[in-house]
Amino acid sequence: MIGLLIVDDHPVVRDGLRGMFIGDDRFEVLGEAGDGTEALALLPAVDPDVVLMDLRMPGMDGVTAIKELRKRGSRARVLVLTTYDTDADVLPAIKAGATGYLLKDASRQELFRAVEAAHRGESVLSPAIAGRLMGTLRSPATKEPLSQRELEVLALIARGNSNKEAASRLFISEATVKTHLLHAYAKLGVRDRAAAVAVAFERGLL
Amino acid sequence: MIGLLIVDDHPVVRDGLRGMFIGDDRFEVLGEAGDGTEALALLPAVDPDVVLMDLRMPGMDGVTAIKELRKRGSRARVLVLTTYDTDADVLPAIKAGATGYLLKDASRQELFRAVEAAHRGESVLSPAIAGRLMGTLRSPATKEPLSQRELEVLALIARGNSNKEAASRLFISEATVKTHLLHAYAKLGVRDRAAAVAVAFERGLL
DNA sequence: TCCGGCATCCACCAGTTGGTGGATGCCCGG
DNA sequence: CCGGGCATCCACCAACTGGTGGATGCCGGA
Repeated sequence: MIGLLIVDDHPVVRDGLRGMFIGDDRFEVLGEAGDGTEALALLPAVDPDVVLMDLRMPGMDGVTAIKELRKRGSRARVLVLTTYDTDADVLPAIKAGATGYLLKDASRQELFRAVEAAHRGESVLSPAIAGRLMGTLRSPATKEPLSQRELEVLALIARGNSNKEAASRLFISEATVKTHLLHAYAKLGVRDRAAAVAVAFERGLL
Repeated sequence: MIGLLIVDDHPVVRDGLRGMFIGDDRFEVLGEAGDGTEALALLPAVDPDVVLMDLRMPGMDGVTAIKELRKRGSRARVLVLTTYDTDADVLPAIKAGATGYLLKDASRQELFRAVEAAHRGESVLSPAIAGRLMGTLRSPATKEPLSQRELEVLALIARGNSNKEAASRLFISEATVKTHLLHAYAKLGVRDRAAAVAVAFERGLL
């Protein structure tokens, strides 16, 4: 019997997941949370084997929650279950310590298999993500991943923010924004913001 | 008793929705579909009062399905239930004939109220969408297509060319490049090249 | 003929960007 | 402890960008 904690900001999704596992005696849903903070608060009480974790949630997001879980030395495995498959979403989650990464289009059977595999400590990736990661690994070393901060800055620039505006939004100086950008340009092999945005889109970073 | 048809490509979400309505005798889930085509095929057999429709689905998307429903003169009301609240998603759905538009973060009670209102033929909008529509009506969206030349210039900019370099490549003056760019910015509703590139990618122009 | 859309072009100027060459501090792993 | 990576920050400056307010010419349709 695998104990689960479901973390997702959408009530519909939480209900759907609970409903999926309820009729199967291999699994027991021990609790639910709407964001990372709630999940972490529930953790000691419910002590799940596997946490099904969404990434983009208001309040504490999934990556931060995974990091905190790891920091607390929790025994729970984290299976990310999300809509998003961009590198900007996948890599931070995997780096943070997720055991698996599934997209929400997974069938019930796929989901069950993934939970069991995650419980055994096996890595689980949806085929789409696996393909993407394999492509990334095959690519030349020029394809350094952008740091979290670099991605954040780039995302703001893509939304039309000037360096100054991005700085204001991130509560840092314009000089810092520029530094992150220049690092991103170097990693992406471009010379300016427009080209950086283009390459980021082509690589699924944005 | 309101008969429902649930249309969503995510099994989790379909299960979640079915689970939400199952315990309430005001509603009956008559069927489920993974995309527009399936939904339309089910329609005559199940004859729902309200269709809960996702928008972004592989195969036939929600907007197309709504249009087809209206074309067939179906009596069913369509309540859009989706994650996306951008104008690009909301407006086409409403224009296509959706009676309501809800986001997936709606609570169970909100959802039930919305279904009942939609059944009565009342328009339903989540507060976030209502606010956004009000804003849009105050400043109409500009979705003009870019001219061939504007696209050419934008493509070069996306490759990292400065205005000067793009001008050289196209055998025109830098002033002309700038004029095309400024026109493109206006049409895309952005203020700079980075944002223009982003929007162009999002619209499949690049 | 007139008008609108498109392409082309100019000048001026304030603001922004990218490059350069620094710097500090924190965290983590060897 | 040391080194690397990341985040943060500074100053200076040449080049570039975006905004503004013009302009001409061509083509097609009313």
